[in-house]
Amino acid sequence: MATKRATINDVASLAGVSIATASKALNGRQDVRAATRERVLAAAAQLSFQPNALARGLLSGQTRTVGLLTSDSVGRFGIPVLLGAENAFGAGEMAVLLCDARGDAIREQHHLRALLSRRVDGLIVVGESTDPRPSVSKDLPVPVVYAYGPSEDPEDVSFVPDDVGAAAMAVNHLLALGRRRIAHVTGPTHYKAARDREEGVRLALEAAGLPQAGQTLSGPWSQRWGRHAAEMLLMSEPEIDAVFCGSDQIAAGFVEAARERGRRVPDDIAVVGYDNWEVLSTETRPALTTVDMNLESLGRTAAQHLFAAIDGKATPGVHKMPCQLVIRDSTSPPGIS
Amino acid sequence: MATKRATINDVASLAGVSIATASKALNGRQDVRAATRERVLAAAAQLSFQPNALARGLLSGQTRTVGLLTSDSVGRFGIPVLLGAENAFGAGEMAVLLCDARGDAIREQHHLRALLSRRVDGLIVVGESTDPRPSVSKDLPVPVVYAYGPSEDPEDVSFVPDDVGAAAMAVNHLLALGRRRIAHVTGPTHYKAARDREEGVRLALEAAGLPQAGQTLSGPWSQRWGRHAAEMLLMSEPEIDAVFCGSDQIAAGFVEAARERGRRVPDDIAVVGYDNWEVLSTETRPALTTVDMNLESLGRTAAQHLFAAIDGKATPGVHKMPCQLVIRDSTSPPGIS
DNA sequence: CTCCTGGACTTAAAGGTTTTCGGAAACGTA
DNA sequence: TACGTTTCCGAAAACCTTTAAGTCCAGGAG
Repeated sequence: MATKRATINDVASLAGVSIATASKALNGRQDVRAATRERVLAAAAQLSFQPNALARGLLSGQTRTVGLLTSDSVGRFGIPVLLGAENAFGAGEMAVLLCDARGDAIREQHHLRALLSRRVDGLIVVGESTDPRPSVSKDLPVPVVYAYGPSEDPEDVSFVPDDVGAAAMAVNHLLALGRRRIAHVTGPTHYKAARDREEGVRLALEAAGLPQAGQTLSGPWSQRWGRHAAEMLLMSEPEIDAVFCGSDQIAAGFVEAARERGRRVPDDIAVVGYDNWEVLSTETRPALTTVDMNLESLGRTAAQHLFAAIDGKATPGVHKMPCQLVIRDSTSPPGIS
Repeated sequence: MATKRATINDVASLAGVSIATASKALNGRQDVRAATRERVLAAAAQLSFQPNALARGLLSGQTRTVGLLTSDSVGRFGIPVLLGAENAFGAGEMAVLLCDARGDAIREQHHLRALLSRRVDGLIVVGESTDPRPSVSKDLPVPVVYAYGPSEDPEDVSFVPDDVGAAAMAVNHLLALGRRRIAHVTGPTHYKAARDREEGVRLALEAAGLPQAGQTLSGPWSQRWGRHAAEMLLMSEPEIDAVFCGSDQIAAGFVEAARERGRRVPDDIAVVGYDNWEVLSTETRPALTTVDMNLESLGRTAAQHLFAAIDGKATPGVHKMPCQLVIRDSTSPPGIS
């Protein structure tokens, strides 16, 4: 804890110039003699002067601060987006004001007001699922970008992972390995993510002219459900040779149960997970081939588009960001692993 | 995107009073007639007036904002602390400015300057491990509280989990179950966390007058190492009846390998993990008894003490926060599970 | 000598809010 | 009427910085 903070006034006095000159010297403007500039900079350094961002913002109307409003307290999906955004901002001179509404609309409104009162230049809203959520952008004096969970309003700017495309990519990968009896185990159907991934599976199999092995099985996103689904599936569709799972947790459970029932992964059954949650995907045996939603990149992109929107170049619509298949041992061709 | 923001001037004009009166009415001060106050509030509501926090902060010298400086990009430990802090702040009217230095001292300095320039009222520094880290507090005009990773300077305020006590608690739990041949598998010894937990094990066993089963085994914090350690340990110390693991990942690996070698958990070997990382601890079979460091509570406490420090009531020193043993099936008494 | 140019610097205003102090009106009392 | 008190409201300063406009001076051209 040091003494009172120095203002530009102190710097100017110490350097023996007016505050206007001091300001110009500090901001690298031209009409200051080199010697004077030196004196000012030396004075500023000596007082360890930091310009007051409040005063600056008050004058310019720009705070170089954005609000990040998340509903996802547990943070599985919000955190990577947050980090991506923070990185995109941190590279410049932006700062992130973080608010967690914990899924409560009232609290969200409250945080929204607080952020506006702090005169943020823009807002990123991170959803807790890919289901569309009510827009907050109506009559807001700053631009808003939605990440992970899109806005219901198509005029807003949203960035979401391309779940349909990713699921199709996963199935195509299995098809390319020669698998023909592909099953699908996923999360609760009230999640748009689950429905989208099912749609992707359907499209890929249709394009290949193949039927799906059994019905899509829906349950919780958990490992426990993965085990349970494996038992059901190996009973009802014993001839399956591949499974696409809606999460790495489900996939990990599936692999475990399959192995206990004497099915080898990947030789007998190839398994693809979703999320690339590394604690699971790299530590299961075999390590999981899985879909990485590139959430950090999605967050970064959202931040960049927020910049653009702040500059008046908004890009309305729901933008689907490509996912990536991370290939590991659970889909190695037979005989390799 | 709406029109220009209303200022208190607009509110005053619309209500037909001066800005001074408007300010008093809005802030609930006494010397305003009830009817006048009504008019002002109605005008503010009509214009959806939000007081400009910049102007207010400029005047009062308080921004009601704190900086949260983390080095832990991956966020395993930082995130819960962050959430706890955010919750403690969010309850009031504080906001959190988030900065991630990604372990880079230069970047940290940069962020520090940016935060000070924004006139934060205080700072929370979240370490990436429990190893003491260089202080940033020297000659800072705002109070700083360290969470998870303490400052090297004992004059600073730090909150860390009580690893020694937690490890002793875990071992005592095993002793209470009647286990007498207790082994310890942990992470790399260059982590203070690993050394502290070893110390806790030693203290608890000494107090019970028992030797440790084998040497403490050090390796990565990973599941793979847990499996490897299990194989080594079951070979060299086949008579062990309990293991305390330095992480849930290690414990999960240990359980898996032990089961494959025909040892039943918990009947033959009781296992205790560390971190209570739920995706692992509740999904392994059996579910893991594990130490929960209460990081969210730690973050909340740090935030509360930051408030106190802002009010001039700092509490210097390294404060060890109690951990909690979450008891699950991996330490059930024989015959129960 | 005057006028003009350009460089180096200063003055003052602006941004939005809070707060202190003074003023005015209303009312009661001598 | 004169005066004191209370109640309500307004003027202005303060917070810190940036910037437009203005001042001053030296030096060159006419």
